[in-house]
This record gives sequence, structure tokens and C-alpha cells, in this order.
Amino acid sequence: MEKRVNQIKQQLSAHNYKLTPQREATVRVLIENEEAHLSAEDVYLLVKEKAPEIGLATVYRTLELLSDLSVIHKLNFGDGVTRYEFRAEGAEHHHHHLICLNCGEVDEIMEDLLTPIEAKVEEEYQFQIVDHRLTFHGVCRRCKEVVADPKKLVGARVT
Amino acid sequence: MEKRVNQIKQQLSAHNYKLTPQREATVRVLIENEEAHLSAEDVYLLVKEKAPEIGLATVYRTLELLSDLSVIHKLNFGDGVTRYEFRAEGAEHHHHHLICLNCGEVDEIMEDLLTPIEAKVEEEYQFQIVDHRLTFHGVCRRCKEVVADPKKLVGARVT
DNA sequence: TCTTATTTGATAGTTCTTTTCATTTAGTTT
DNA sequence: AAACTAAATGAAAAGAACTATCAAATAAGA
Repeated sequence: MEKRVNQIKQQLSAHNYKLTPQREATVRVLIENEEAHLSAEDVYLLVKEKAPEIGLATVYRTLELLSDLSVIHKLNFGDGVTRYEFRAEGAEHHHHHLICLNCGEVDEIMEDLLTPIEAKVEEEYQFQIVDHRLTFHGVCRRCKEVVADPKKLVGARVT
Repeated sequence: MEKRVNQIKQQLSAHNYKLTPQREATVRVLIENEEAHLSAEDVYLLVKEKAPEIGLATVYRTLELLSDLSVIHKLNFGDGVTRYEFRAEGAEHHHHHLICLNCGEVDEIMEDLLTPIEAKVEEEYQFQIVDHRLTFHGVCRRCKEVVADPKKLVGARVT
């Protein structure tokens, strides 16, 4: 944890930004909730527990800054809010997501399944890939028994 | 064109909706701009040219309706607006997108590259896939010469 | 035709996010 | 250490995208 905070501190100062107490509190919340896909509001509420004087605007600014420095990733699961997730350490680009159309839960696929496809796309479409987003929408293992007809869920909950 | 409008008319009436003049104008705009990934605002402005009396709320409602009936797909490229695209005829789920981080253009990959990966995911994660979203972010063929270091574009323009 | 339900347009309201601006904080220079 | 300069912050206003409300218009059914 301390190591990671320190690493981010260095990334910030490399770009002439400081790790202010507000930024540090935000970073710690993000690290502590690495798996959670927090919205800005979520982060704000969690940071407030540690540092009640922080303002929402600062949280937004910090998230934007960390995103610009590729410390975190912005995600959009189509529910109207931007969510944020730590970039996996050393990962070239981020992992994939499984969104359950029934319960809304978001699970992770940590392995990169796209490498062969990317090679094909770069070749075939003359497109130089920097990053990707891959999301599967469906029914998670926990909801399998509950859902009668998965096709009926198309268009539900997530865009 | 007429054939497709008619087909949609039937899909609507199958669910007890009418193809009103406003809905028809909206549908026609969507068909005419099939490749364009229009936002609601875009659609509104285009429909206004044909039917100036239409209101923005009606456009939103129509897009929502068509989306519910899976006539069109909602897309989210992370620029803050929902975009709409016709569902390819007979396609099980929609195609993939190439987003250029330099010029913002969105190109299409019409072939489905994910079938083998989906089989693996369904098996390995016990997740029943209904649909997917796959987007590659990078530099399009048109911008290749202009962009010196593509990595620098990470975090730019699109979330 | 009369009745009933659907659809619409205008507008007000929400929600999420960004901007503004005065104040605070931190780093630099003397 | 005091004065100066720049960066960062919090509060609140503003903005953008979308949704809900409601009276009027349209269409369908009795």
C-alpha cells in the first residue's frame, strides 16, 4: 500500500503535481476499493470519512488528473456515471468485464484474451491499437437459476 | 429503405406501438445515417429538417423505444453522450468499433471476432453471454503519419 | 359520434460533471 | 523569516444530457 502510494507520488511529481493530503486520501480510497468500480460520488463519500473537509470538485479534479496520468482508468458501464478503476500494475491495458444484466454485478477477467485478435485487426484495418474495452453482458453464475430467458434481458439495465 | 421502414412498423405494432409521423421521420434519419453513430441531439437536428415541429423529448422517447425493441443499439464511446446505431440486419449482437484517439473518427468492424473467446469465457467463468461490447482505441489509418507517439494519446479524448 | 387511450411538444426538473472565483496552502526568492 | 508566486482547494454556480410532467392533439375503438 505505502509502496503504491509512493509510486503514485512520484508519477505526480514527474509531471509537476503534488501529492496533497486530499489527493492522497483519494488515492488511498481507490487502492482500498480496487475491485469496486467506484463512481466519483462513491469516492467522495468514502474520502469524506477520512477527510471530511474535502469538496466534491476536488475529487472530480483528482480523478481526472489520475486518469490523465494513466494511474486509473475511466470506465463506462452505461448506467450514466463514470466509474474508476486502478490500472493493474504493469498491465499494458486493462482487463475485461462481465456485467450481469440481472443483478448488475461487474466481475473481472484478468487475463488478456484479445492479443491474437488485436494482431489481426492491426493488420487488416491498418489501425494502430493503443488500448481496448471489452465487456460481456449476460447472466452471471450467481443468477443462472433465477433467469428464465436471458435473451429477454437485452436492452435491460445497461446500454 | 421502404422495406426496412415497413419492417420496423411491424415490430412496433407487434408491441402495440404505432409508427407515427414523428417516429417514422426519426427512423428514416437513423437509416439514412446508419454509419454515423448519431447522438440524440444529432438525430433531433436531422429530423427537424424533415419535420420541424418535432420536439426533443419525442426524439429521446423514440430512441428509447427503438432501443427497447432492439431495433437500434445504444452506444457509449465515453464522450458523455449516448449514441445510436442500427442493429445490423439479422445480427445476433452488434459489431465492434475502432475509435481514433487522434481524430475521433469511429470505424466499424463488421465481422464478429469474439465467438471463440465467448465460448471460453462462458465455460471458464460460468457466465452466460447475451451480448458484448468491443472497442479498440488507437490511431486510424488516416492519422498514422500525423501521430508520432501513440502511447501519448492514452487517456486522451475518449475514456 | 362519443369515448378512451396513446402520443406529442413544451417546459420544468434531475443528475452528473465542470467552471468560476475567492481563499488557502506550499514552494521560492530575497 | 518575510514577501512573492504559483498551485490547489472548497463552495457554489453553471452547463450538459437526459427524464418526468402535463395539457393538448391525435388516433382507435365502441
